[in-house]
Amino acid sequence: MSHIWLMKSEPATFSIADLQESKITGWEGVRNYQARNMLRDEMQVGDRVLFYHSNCAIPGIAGLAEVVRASYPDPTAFDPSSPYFDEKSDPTNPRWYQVDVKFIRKFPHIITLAQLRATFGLEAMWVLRKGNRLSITPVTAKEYAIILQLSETENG
DNA sequence: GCCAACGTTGGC
DNA sequence: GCCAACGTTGGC
Repeated sequence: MSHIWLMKSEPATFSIADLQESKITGWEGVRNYQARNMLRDEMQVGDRVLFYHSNCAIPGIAGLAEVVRASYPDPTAFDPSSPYFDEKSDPTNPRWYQVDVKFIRKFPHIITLAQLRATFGLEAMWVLRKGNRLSITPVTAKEYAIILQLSETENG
């Protein structure tokens, strides 16, 4: 049973254009246990990913990606030169994991957070909940279908 | 830059 | 186990 996810990234750090260029990336730097658990225990090869731009001028869904490698230990946790270094993570018992994600496509227009909030049928989306800070959240098939529809509409 | 919301840490 | 203090996230 495959899943659909929304994954946040700050475009100043890594944007949909960066993913388009690199084609595949290791989704490194997840340092939240709830997000880690979903990433480590539930994400599977073939899962679809909505790529979300956060903490920027126009927050919203920027494109689509796909999980191409299931979870494995996040090497940046063991790299003292990485901003994601965690001295308490033991290589023999890794604390943090990542998956590999592949670019599918960039939407012609960002589906903005404001637009998501205004769309009937998306009221229960995890990312729209007040105070939500999780960088990885599940998306239902219905929500995904609505968002794909939105991505195809003009001036979306 | 502000600040609400949330997660983590650490003293007790 | 409680909870205050602190750090981070992320929209605005």
